[in-house]
Amino acid sequence: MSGHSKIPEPVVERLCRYHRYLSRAIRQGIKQVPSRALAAMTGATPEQVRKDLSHFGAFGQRGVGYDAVNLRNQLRRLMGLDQTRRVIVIGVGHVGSALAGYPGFESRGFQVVALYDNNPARIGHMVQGLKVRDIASLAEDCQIEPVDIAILAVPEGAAQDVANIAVAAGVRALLNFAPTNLEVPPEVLVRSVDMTSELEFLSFWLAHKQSGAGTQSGA
Amino acid sequence: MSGHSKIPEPVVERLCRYHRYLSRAIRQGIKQVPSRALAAMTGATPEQVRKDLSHFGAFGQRGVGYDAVNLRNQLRRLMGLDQTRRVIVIGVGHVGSALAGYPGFESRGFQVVALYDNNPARIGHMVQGLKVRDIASLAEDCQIEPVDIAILAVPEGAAQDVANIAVAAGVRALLNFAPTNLEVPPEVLVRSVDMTSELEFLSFWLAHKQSGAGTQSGA
DNA sequence: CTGTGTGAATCAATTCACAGCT
DNA sequence: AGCTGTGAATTGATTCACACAG
Repeated sequence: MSGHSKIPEPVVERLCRYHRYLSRAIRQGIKQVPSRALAAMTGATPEQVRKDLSHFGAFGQRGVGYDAVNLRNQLRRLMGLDQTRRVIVIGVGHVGSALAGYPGFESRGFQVVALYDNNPARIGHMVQGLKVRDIASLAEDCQIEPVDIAILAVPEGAAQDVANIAVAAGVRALLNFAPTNLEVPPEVLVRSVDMTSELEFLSFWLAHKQSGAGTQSGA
Repeated sequence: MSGHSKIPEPVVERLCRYHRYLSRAIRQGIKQVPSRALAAMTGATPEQVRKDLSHFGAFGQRGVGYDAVNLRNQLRRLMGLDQTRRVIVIGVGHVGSALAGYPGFESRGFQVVALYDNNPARIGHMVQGLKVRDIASLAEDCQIEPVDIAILAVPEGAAQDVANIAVAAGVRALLNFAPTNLEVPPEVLVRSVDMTSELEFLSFWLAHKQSGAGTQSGA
């Protein structure tokens, strides 16, 4: 019931998936969704779906299931997806450029509002319709219009420095694509996407032929 | 000691990080590494480091710590990083192109040997020094030289079809960048990197100001 | 005295089982 | 009948505590 604190991390990760697959089901015209269907679509179990949702309230109708549109709206509100997030990308190499133009962002309320780099050869150029700005101007830019999330797509060695700059500028959520363990103050949240570690995980599994159900998660 | 099966997933994820930070320490000339140092570098606890390693054997010297080079070599062997992995990238849009040229791959034994797409406008073009091939030729290409890992960088709606093609061609490990839950036979392992879910996770946290230690993992 | 290796205890998450509503 | 919501039981992972080695 309607508690809001201390939600376990795996639960939040699954909520993201419920929300996405609900949206898809709604587009397909589905009106009622039982936990079994939601579970099958997201790789969870029906009990998990129900318990996850029960952290926030009782959204279903016994004997029937969940109203797809209503549940989607509840999830959208719960996850803060009803408000647009101002996102910046720091580091405009291959990965950063690709992220800046990633179509799944804008369509889900994550608005890429600025790109930053420290390389003079890149500053001032247009990438994905945005002008690359000097990382040195981040702090003052944020004073004018604050940034919700910074995506770090910089080389391994620069990641900690860049994180410090972003945190000093007031950004409280970072998505880090460098294979670096960032040190940040406790009021800042970091999520990391480490492509190399993912390949290494697969390598371990290939080396051990560990048959185990495939792990699928958001980063 | 020296068991090889049923290693918990979080352990493998941490092993990747131990290996990486050991390599870095070795480059800096460090010879002996206590579990405390390894833990501080990777965001784990010293007990975790020791227990994780104890799944595979006793590599340390009591009262001293671990020999950096020896432990790195042991980890490299355990994770199968001593053998080169043949990797392909399917989907050569912005994300796929960036991944094909990601410098962290080649340098760690992940050799990108081919790129595939289904878009005739892209097939035959050079991307990151490789010619883009027709996805339809994947199966026969794999018969000549098998592929260890396929990276899927295709749109959401195509991901399952492409996964099926890769699996049919004999690929047993997939790294999926589409926000889709792939259905694969049990002998195939899927890891997913979902950038949208990561942003949504951050959005949840911003909406709830859930103070909780930052989560950093290889997506 | 420092630091590893490891069983025991704690903490967290998943799964079970079932009461209650439609 | 079918399905949700939820305490209870179970499984799994982390942390503790300490014997042992240099």
